[in-house]
Amino acid sequence: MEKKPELCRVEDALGILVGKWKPIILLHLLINGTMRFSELKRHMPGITQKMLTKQLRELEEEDIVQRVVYPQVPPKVEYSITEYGRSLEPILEAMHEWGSKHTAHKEEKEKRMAQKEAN
Amino acid sequence: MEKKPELCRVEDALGILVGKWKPIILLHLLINGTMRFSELKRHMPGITQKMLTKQLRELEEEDIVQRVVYPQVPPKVEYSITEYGRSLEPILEAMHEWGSKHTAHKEEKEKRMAQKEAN
DNA sequence: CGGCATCCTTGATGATACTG
DNA sequence: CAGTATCATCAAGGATGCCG
Repeated sequence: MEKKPELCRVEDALGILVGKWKPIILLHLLINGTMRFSELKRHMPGITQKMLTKQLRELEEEDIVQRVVYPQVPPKVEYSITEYGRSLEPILEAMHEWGSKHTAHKEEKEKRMAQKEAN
Repeated sequence: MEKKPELCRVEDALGILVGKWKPIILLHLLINGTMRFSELKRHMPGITQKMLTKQLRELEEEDIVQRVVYPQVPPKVEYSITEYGRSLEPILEAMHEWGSKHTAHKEEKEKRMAQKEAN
């Protein structure tokens, strides 16, 4: 661990992952490989086109995802993770694992609280 | 990697780390061990008392940090990472490392862009 | 199909002042 | 010292409609 918090680069990674839908977008692309815009949208109930577009553009800007437009009618746009983007996978995995444990941790805690209530 | 993005727990970890100051607070506590409120504040130029209090309370709520109040005048409150909170360390470290590489990656990219401009 | 433009709501953060 | 309270600001996210 870096001994000078001022030089912390955690924010940089955080900045990439933050966004209500970014992690899930990345997971979909990691699992399915290349996906079309509409396909991606179909897998994410609740997301609006605007948000999906925006988050994808931001990820593209950071070279995490690649956007390929096929000049045809109707339009076809495919998204995929870049080689560089794959370097995020270990972090996503670590966070997922930690998150799973944390969910269990919270449930135990709530159980203890409820027990306390009963007394 | 979990094959069902719907079951993704990345957000849970993300939720803990997100907050303009949380990562840096955690880094300070990880490095220095126990710290007083004012000491923490002194190490983070720019943070307001309100924000520091709020973020610390949120971290406390999740059992990531421990808050110990000494009933005396003037008040003395010490913060430290919990055993549980330490389980976040690998993630912070991974993000820091990735962030450092990403910074380099972006600089290279900008250099290429500037080169292009020149032509 | 895959967007973009607009308008709007809300939560996160900040500035400032006051207090046990 | 370590907060709380109040007010102000601002960007993220959402709803909706139009377009090549």
